[in-house]
Amino acid sequence: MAMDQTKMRILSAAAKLFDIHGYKGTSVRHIAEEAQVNSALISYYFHGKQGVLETLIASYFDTLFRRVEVLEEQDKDAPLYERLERVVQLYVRFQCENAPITRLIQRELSVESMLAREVLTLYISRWKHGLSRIIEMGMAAGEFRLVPVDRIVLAVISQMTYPFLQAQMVRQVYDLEPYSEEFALWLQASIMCYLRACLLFA
Amino acid sequence: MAMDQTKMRILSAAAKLFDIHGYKGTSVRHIAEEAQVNSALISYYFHGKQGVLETLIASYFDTLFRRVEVLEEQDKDAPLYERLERVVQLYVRFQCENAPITRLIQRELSVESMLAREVLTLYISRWKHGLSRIIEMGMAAGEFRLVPVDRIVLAVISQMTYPFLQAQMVRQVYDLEPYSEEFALWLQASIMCYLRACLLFA
DNA sequence: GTCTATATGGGGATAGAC
DNA sequence: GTCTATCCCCATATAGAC
Repeated sequence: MAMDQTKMRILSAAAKLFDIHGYKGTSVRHIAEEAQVNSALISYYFHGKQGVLETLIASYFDTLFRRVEVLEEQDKDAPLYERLERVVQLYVRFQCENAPITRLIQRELSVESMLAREVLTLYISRWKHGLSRIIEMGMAAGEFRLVPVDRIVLAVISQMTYPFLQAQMVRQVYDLEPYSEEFALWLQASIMCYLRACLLFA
Repeated sequence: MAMDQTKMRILSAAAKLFDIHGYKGTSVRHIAEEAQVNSALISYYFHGKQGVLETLIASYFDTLFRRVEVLEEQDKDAPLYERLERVVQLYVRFQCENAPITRLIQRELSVESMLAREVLTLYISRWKHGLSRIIEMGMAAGEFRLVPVDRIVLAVISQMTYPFLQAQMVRQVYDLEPYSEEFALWLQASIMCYLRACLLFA
């Protein structure tokens, strides 16, 4: 079997199992079985289970930030409210399209570990920055009201992330399907409603 | 040592370690060491590690719901917006006062397990119901606008829970202290602002 | 109720053959 | 690159002494 294909099989099996059972709740044997691959190959390609997780996380954020850059290039002259809307749309859709990895990252982020701290400083702060920069520019341009930016951003990220982390809850208790296009559209609309109420002048 | 004291020591050591390292990331030996108690006593009193977790979860929600009942008894004739405000305040403060257990429950809820499903049906649906009932009554009374209740409630619970789950993120990336009184007050105010925008007539 | 000692299983990783 | 076999560690849980 081609090397790339083997690596891909391992990555998608791991993503699936980490998502369902958690990182600690998944064994390399189980990953190997799901990927129909010899378990020694996981150490061979990824230097162990943690390497698989790190690879998944890195490629998730690399893809996300590449898309954000493309969008910012496109939108650089648009009104700031529109730019904000587009960035929110991108984040929501991306999380929805990559729902399993979103959930596993958010879960592992909540345990105190070296990895979590690194992800926070490398990726999450940049993610937050993508939103807060636009709000700050809007405030400077007089387009938005003067607000405590960090706190608004936290509220937005809470709303756009929690439902994907608690996908089971959303399905079982709220009778909504968090992976559906329809849900992504509603979530985006709901967040923009919040942002309008916070930022725009009456 | 008195039996009750031993049980308490085990429970608080477990809460602390589950919070920091996750359920799977914590061993009974580690709990016993932290509690300064013989490790066999964990099986003796709680029928194993899972029993400790179940006890923590049950007592968390039992306390919460007892407080909600007291509040509802007090407030049963108040205007619905005020009742909503008080319930939100109660939930936020409770989560803040019990931040470690809040985080561990929310994290374990995101893995697919029997326990998670039971917690969802036993406790989380009731928790959600506490909020949605008030909104529905307010709509029926003409005090609130007609809105999709479940989705509003989901947005509220996202905002009031995510920051406690991602306490590290809040501290490291947002420079806020999620366990502080000040944070609880702000969070509550922020959520009420959202609810006003959604529910009240202009 | 508390302890020691141990049974039993599973985990991750790797050496070395192919 | 891939496989088998195995090493070694750590986990949970319990039997039985005190």
